[in-house]
Amino acid sequence: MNKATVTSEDVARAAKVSQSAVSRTFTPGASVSLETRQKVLKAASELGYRPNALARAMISGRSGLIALLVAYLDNHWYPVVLEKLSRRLQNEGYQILMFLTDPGNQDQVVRQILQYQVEGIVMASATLSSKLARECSKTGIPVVLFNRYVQSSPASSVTSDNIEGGRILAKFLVDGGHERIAFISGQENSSTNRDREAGFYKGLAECGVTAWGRAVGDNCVEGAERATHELFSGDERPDALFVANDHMAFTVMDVLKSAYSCRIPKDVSVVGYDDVPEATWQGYQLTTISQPTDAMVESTASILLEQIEQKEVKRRAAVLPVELVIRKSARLPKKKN
Amino acid sequence: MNKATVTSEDVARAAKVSQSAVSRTFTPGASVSLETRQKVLKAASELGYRPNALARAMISGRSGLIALLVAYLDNHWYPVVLEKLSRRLQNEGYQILMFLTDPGNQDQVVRQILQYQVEGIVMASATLSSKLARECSKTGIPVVLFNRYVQSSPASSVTSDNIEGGRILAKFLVDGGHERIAFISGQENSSTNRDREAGFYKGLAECGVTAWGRAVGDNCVEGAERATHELFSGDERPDALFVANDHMAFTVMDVLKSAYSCRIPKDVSVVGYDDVPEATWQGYQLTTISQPTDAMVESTASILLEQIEQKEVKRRAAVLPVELVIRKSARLPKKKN
DNA sequence: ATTAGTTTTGCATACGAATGCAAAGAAAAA
DNA sequence: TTTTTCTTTGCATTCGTATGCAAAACTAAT
Repeated sequence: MNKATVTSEDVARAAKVSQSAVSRTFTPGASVSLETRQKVLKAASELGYRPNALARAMISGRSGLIALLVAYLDNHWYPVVLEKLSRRLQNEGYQILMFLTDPGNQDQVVRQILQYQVEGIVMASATLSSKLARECSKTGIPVVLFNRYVQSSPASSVTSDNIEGGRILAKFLVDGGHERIAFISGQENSSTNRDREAGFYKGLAECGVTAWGRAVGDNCVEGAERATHELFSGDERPDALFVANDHMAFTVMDVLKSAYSCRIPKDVSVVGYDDVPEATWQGYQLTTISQPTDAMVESTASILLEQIEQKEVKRRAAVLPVELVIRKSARLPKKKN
Repeated sequence: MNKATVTSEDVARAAKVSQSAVSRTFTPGASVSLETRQKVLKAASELGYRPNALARAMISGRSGLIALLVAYLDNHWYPVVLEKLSRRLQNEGYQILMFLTDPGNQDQVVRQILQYQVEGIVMASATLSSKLARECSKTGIPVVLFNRYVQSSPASSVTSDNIEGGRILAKFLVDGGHERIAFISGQENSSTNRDREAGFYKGLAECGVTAWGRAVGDNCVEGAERATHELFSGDERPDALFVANDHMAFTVMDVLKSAYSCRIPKDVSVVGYDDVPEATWQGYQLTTISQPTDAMVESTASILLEQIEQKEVKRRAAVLPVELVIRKSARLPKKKN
């Protein structure tokens, strides 16, 4: 039958010292004699004392909280990111306040978050309105956009080089001798998707080729199915597809096989983007662009932490290099390089 | 150039009312006249006031925080759960404090969590030592174990009927005419795995059959590969496999196809457990047991919320019914039922 | 033994909002 | 108009911890 909550004063009383002494015992680097410290620790453990992080946050002005916003987890790259990022920040002594946002309510959610005095915000697969981003930067709370960016926003961002990734894939497909190359987009308004597409067209153009077609997959299973049908229902069909992310690419491949009896890569080549774990699966063996997940996470964490420590929020934008991972879902280039 | 943080007193001053009035304006159901409320709201929005949730939590004793512990996210059922559960709790007005635990540090992590005065704890794919569970229940913080349970612990739990699921699969395989039925386990010390295996053997026994073999997959890709080789390296091979979860089943199927040229289900039947999204993929079409994810999430949320509101923590254990989902990875029973 | 120097300690206050209580104000009843 | 009842309001206190400051205790030096 413990009292609901044991406070530092309870411990102080038990250890026959002042409340300050207790506080000092639990504050690294504070001035306490060995003797008092031991009395305090003994009493604390006997009573089951646990410092109240909220009270500490109030007085010290440091909550130790970092907000992590995610919009959806069905693209399996995000759980991977989530896991790595959380671990990284936890190791640094921060706690993660996680939010799943809907496309509509992000600003509202961020307002709620701010009430919790978070020291920083990471937005992955979610975008902050630039108005609210400004609101944050005014408050001095650093915001890092993960895998997306907003030109007009004061928020920092970490992305992979989506333009270059798109370009690499374009060259790869052209070199593979494909003649009718199509693109299936994700969410059209996301910076990531725009860049991948832009880089792709740029790459095609550099080879003197133009895209054969384009459809919108909208990052979901239904959208990807629809987009595939759209591109394959006519008389002429594409012989290569760049799908804006692996998540949709798997669905696309399934549709190609089951509804159009296509052999991959014999009849159609398919390439994706992200290099999620499933890309290695036997049934798919997806040629794709690998994002430097670890580096992106590391960069996000260090930008955020730096800005938190230094109390100075200046925008930084990290763009990390990508890499082509060749598996078996696309025809290989014939000619030697 | 805003002051770092706007307090209720700043608003009070601007609106020419007392701090109490401001507080009351933001407290649903408190006594404020329309006139004051409007003055306050006006001043608040002009100053960009946001109530400090930490201060509120301190005085009201309600942090609005719920801790969610997860050990890993590579089994894709967990991201799904994570997403649903978070959304559900957010809708109820709670914020999610997320932790990724390592097998070793769970107790330590929970201690940290408790410092943040969370009102409840959900443990998914992570287990609390019964000592610490008792510590929580003493503090009056409800704990719900998701998809696992610990007999000796005062924590509530929500699971699906793993025993019955195992039994159903056993019968299904026996009815399918299989004669050498083997099991690949997940983490052997998890309650979920134990129950699935126990139910499976029970089901076999009821049909007068004994398991042909058994190997440990340990919930990871490497483990699953190893286990498969273990069972298939001999002269005689199993003709049916129950893999303790879908996540490993995919890997197992890949190994069977590539290393042993097995046709599924012609040469070997494979069944899994969880019904993750990938189970529908063309390359796998996995016959599996579907866990009632929505119901489990709902049950978890309602148990937790009830205990939080009622301040009374009595152990509850919900076991929800499962369902066989027949796809194409296993031979179908011949005879009519 | 006295003084100067250093470390340890406790007091008191602060952080920002919520709330019991009593005073003030408004509305209703007399 | 006076009394009664109900609603609003502000004062003062509270939550649990951290910290500046001055007093106290101890150490070192003379």
